[in-house]
Amino acid sequence: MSQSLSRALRILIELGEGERSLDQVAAILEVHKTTAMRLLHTLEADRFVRRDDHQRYHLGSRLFALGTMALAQHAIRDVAQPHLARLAAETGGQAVHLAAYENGAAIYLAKVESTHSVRMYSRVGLPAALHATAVGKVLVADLPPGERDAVIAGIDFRPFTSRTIADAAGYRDVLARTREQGWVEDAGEHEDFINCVGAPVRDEAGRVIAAVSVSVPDVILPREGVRALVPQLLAATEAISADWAGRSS
Amino acid sequence: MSQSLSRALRILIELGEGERSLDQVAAILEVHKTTAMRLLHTLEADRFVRRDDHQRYHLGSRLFALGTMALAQHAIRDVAQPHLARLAAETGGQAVHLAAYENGAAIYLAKVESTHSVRMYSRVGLPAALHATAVGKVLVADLPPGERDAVIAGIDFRPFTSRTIADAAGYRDVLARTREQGWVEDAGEHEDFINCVGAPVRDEAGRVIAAVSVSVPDVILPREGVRALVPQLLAATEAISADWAGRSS
DNA sequence: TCCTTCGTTGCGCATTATGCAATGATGATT
DNA sequence: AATCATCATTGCATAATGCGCAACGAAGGA
Repeated sequence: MSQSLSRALRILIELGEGERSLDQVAAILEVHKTTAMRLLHTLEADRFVRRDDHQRYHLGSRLFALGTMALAQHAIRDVAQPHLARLAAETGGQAVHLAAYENGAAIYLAKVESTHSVRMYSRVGLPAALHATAVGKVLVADLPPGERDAVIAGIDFRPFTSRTIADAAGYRDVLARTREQGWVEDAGEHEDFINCVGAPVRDEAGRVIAAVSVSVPDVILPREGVRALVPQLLAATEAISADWAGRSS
Repeated sequence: MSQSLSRALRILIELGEGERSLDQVAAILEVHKTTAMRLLHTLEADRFVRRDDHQRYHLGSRLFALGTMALAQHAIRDVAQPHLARLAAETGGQAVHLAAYENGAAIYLAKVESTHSVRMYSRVGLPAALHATAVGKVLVADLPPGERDAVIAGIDFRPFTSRTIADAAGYRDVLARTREQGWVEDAGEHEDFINCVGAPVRDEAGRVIAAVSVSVPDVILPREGVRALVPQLLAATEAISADWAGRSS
């Protein structure tokens, strides 16, 4: 659509990985140095990128401000935060995530870190795999049928573990079950030995606006134990939905 | 430099203020609807903006991720954080800021909120007034003379309060004194009844790489009381400088 | 059901971004 | 300290790309 703009956005995404020199940027974009430089200068003028003493480019400070403002604009996050913290505490310090559907992807909006020192690869702002996470399934399950088909058609059913759902047919079955029971499991489908349960947050009209999940490593609690957390998970999502409905007061 | 890119960046900055419709965006940029739409679509494709059900545009989730990554790339922030928290605690729960010079501006990199419920207008990522804040003075004071002159020439000596420094000559005097004594005051120059003291953080070569300030409302502590916090402030900045010098280990 | 409002698409024009080649600055190496 | 090498920067000609116009389509309200 807008060539120079998409190139500039690719620069920002690339700089998210780490610092780059002008030549590196030009090589990545496959354009002439001059072109890369003009884009970088424009970005720099508005503090979207920053140049250090050694002519390396970094993400600029404007992105701090926009980042926090973008988070603030997702009002559901503020409503959910206390409930997420409570859910994490009630389930014995497990990792809790909040995610929302945006533009064909499930995006993590908030995260409560596990008190156990097991690290998971997830980060606020990054997308969650739609076919291999509890929040992904919950969010896709409630999409309008037309959009749901489009999204499913676009999924790359790449296996993360031996249990990852491998095709669209199996995925549709799971989505149907998710809608019926109001929650869903992820039994080591994204990371081996990590089981999750997820459930939807709904607005006044009953539409799914976000998803919450609890993730537990096998060594802490076996799969059946994780399933036993579902009542607490549902209590949390229903509380968030209720707070959301009554938020204008 | 790059017209379409600067327009797109203006869109992002504008959306930081709140949601906008397509027509509003076009009006702000003073371009045709079509032009605004193409920019917005490009931004949306990479999740820099998000469209809600009512066709309003918001900042997108990619900015969360970039925002946190941008912060992570300012390594000084991680080094300073524990010292800032300790300084805040030692001074009785005052507001503490960390700022760095970037592209002609002083940018807040971290903030420890005051435990008193006095709110100050500052936010991580936003620029601090160079002539009316302690961190602004500290950072400009140590700039190479050439760049310093250019920056001073660009300052709009707009008064915030009756005590705000009003011209370049007075500002230069204060900068000289700042260099001599190694710290500086802001006596109600930015907000009435709020006094601050600020001091520099230096790298191995002695160059100023950041500034730390403590801000105290008059009702909590009078101006002389704030000046008495300088030893603790200097202890903190020196500790940060030392940690920074030995960080590679 | 009609009307209004707002987003979307196709198209021709020219403004704007691009690549090239030469210049200037910076830093490393001997 | 001097030379070389590397890398950023500038001017300029070309055409590709982004632009505005006008007509179409969709959605929401009266």
